[in-house]
Amino acid sequence: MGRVTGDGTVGKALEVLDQVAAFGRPVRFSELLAESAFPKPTLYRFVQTLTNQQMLVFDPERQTYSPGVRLVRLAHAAWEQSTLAPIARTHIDALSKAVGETVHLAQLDNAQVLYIDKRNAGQPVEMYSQAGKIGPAYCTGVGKVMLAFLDADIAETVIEQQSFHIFTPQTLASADALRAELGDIRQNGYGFDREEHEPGIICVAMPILTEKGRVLGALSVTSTTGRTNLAGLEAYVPVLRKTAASITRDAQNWSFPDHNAKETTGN
Amino acid sequence: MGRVTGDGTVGKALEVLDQVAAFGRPVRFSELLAESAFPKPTLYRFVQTLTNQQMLVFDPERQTYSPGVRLVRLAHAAWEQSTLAPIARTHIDALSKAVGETVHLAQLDNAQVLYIDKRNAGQPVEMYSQAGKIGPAYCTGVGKVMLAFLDADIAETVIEQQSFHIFTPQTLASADALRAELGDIRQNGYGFDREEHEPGIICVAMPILTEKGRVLGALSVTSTTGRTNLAGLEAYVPVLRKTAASITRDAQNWSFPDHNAKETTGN
DNA sequence: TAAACCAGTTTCAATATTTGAAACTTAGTT
DNA sequence: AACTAAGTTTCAAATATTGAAACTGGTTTA
Repeated sequence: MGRVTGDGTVGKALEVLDQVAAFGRPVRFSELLAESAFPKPTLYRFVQTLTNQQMLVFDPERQTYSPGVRLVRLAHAAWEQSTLAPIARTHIDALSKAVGETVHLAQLDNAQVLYIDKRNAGQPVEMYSQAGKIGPAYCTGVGKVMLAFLDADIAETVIEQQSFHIFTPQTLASADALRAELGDIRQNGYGFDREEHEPGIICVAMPILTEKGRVLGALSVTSTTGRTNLAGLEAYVPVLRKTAASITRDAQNWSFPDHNAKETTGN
Repeated sequence: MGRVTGDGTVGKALEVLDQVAAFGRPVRFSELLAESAFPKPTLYRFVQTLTNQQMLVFDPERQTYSPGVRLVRLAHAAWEQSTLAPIARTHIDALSKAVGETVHLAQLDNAQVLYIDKRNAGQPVEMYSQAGKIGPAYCTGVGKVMLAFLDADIAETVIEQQSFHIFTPQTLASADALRAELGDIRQNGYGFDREEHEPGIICVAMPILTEKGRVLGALSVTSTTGRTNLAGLEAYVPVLRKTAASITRDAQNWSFPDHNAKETTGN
């Protein structure tokens, strides 16, 4: 089964934390135990420790564990210090106002798309509720434009990690189909989501690169097939390009951790 | 002092994580070491482990550590599963639309206010708050209304943990002044922030309670002394009350972890 | 009513991990 | 070339983790 945690006790505890988070709902000890590689008392102590540390919360009534509020506090620091979001903020506000459609800001994280900010269509809803959500890279606009501008060898590693689950008839179903699409995106400088992830949902996406061409993240404007079409979205390309350029400029003296580094794959 | 970590290696590692987050900026190993209780190699290994685990990110150019993106992923699960935010969401949207001012949703977390959601006014007041951000309980509207409806013994514990730092001439400067204010709030059922935290910033706040009277969180409508005054904000009390009641109703069958529990103080 | 069952909890000796003083390696000064 | 500071590695001693087994308390089954 492979999955070796490493990093001693701390790594194992964090693995348990991930497991709880992955459930997506309050979870009983026995449910964790059923799918855990750890023996009962070991898992039990990890869960206790994490609860003590407020990384988990225990509901005594239902006897369930959920991810704890300490994570929300910590994540705020992470969001503010090591994502593009705080720098992109004002530019996204302006973009949102200009296009009147839902705007997303995303980064690449472990071969997946991590949404780090969002502006809803209609009234300006600013928060980080959707921020933190993850999505597939191979069938979202932001995911594809980021892959397209990654260094070839890193891109290849990421492509190999995609699931190619078919969400809609339009979903790209293979690595080869994706590679072809990425070539097109590199030529255009931007990309689309043609209902590849959710039926009726389409978007235009623009990569955010450093001056040297390193991928920092991506922007997108999302709409529905009921309201517009790809040609309609393409009209936003100039303002998207301008927004991405502004973010690049603001980001230039602000050195960033590289989230797409070459991951020590060995053991 | 007193601050005993406990919880073995995992607790110690999380203490280091907190330390990095508390810096509020990318931090060098030597800076951490300077204020750490751990010996050099021990701290070194913790930082390495946390970086491996993506709880920290290392910037090789500047040789600094920051909280890592894994926290953003995990926090999304925490926010969605163990805060009031997902339940309050639609009600806050409606409130925001109705009042046209900045709206906050907060919970109490370790004697501090934790903001868990926010809606900006049409003309955003640039101020100190965001989901995941923490603030003082004794000088914010949401903080005071939550304290006011806590069980007396728990409230007292929380009051004793307040710093009573003076932010403005209006800041309540002592536990006694706060206790008097909490009495008023209990009688009215709601409270104000009278420029106690930031000059020019005022708000009305309403607690969110369960049917049995347990404090779940608080709501507030914030504005500036330039745009309105306390009497003007008081006009929002009925809609705030209605919103809080709706959230209470939706929360009733959705059992919540108690964030204000009596904290096993003894080891 | 007893017996079986299950989820959660505790025990304790064997074992693996963590610990930190000291030494070493870089890279940057003087 | 000698000095300094930041970061990294070593290794035996000290300590914490581990998990089979046994225990508790509650619920279901016979």
